[in-house]
Amino acid sequence: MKIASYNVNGIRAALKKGFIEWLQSANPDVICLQEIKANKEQLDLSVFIEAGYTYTYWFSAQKKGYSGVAILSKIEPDHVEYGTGIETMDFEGRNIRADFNGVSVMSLYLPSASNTDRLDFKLNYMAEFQEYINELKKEHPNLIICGDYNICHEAIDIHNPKGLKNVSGFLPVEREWIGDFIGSGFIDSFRHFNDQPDNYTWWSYRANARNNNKGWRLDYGMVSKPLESRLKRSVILADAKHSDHCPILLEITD
DNA sequence: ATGGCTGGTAGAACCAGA
Repeated sequence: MKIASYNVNGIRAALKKGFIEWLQSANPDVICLQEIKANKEQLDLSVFIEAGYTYTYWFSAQKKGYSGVAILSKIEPDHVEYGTGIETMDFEGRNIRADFNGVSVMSLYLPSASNTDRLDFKLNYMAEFQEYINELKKEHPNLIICGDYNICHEAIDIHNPKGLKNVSGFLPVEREWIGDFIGSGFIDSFRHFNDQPDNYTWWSYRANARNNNKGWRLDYGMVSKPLESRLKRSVILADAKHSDHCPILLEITD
């Protein structure tokens, strides 16, 4: 089973840049999307269906044109869960889950705090999310949480660790949280296979950052420990350029 | 370099993103 994740920074903008053609060439069974910036009524679902993604699930923010996550799949899930059921976490469309034959795949968009007055909101969301996952794992031990965590874990995950140590996304408190999250029973699947620097998933649109690879690794395929023996590969697809993020892809044995 | 670039909604001397 191939699972991709992509913060598309607006699915309608990504579609205009050839998202469907890329999706068909990457050919994941399931793809988790973040920052779709649209609701279902604003989309022509036939383009996804014609590309083979018959099953599409959209969880949008209440605020039009903002945030939102989705899951597109070639396989029909046994169940889809929209949000967490906790209103303070769900009103911005940040979490959707689909269960496939004993494997649960979640698309997650953790809040940004690039506007620093959102830092408390982000930290609260992170704390609530950890608690939610601690409970969810009891019912769904085979759990893959893909998405934009908006945090770089270690110095290797960001182009300028010294200069950015006080910037949200690389704050000590954020780095500690993601370390604790992994410690609670997950594998950072990319790092499971790759210990090399200069591997990023987000670049500022400004200052030619992407061409200079001045990036941040914000997107993760977190795989729960019980799935470790089934984890085959996990890569960053930095050639796909429909967004300020690039996609990630992981594969587990069926 | 408190700028810089982009998507989306509104119709902005805006808002949000990291």
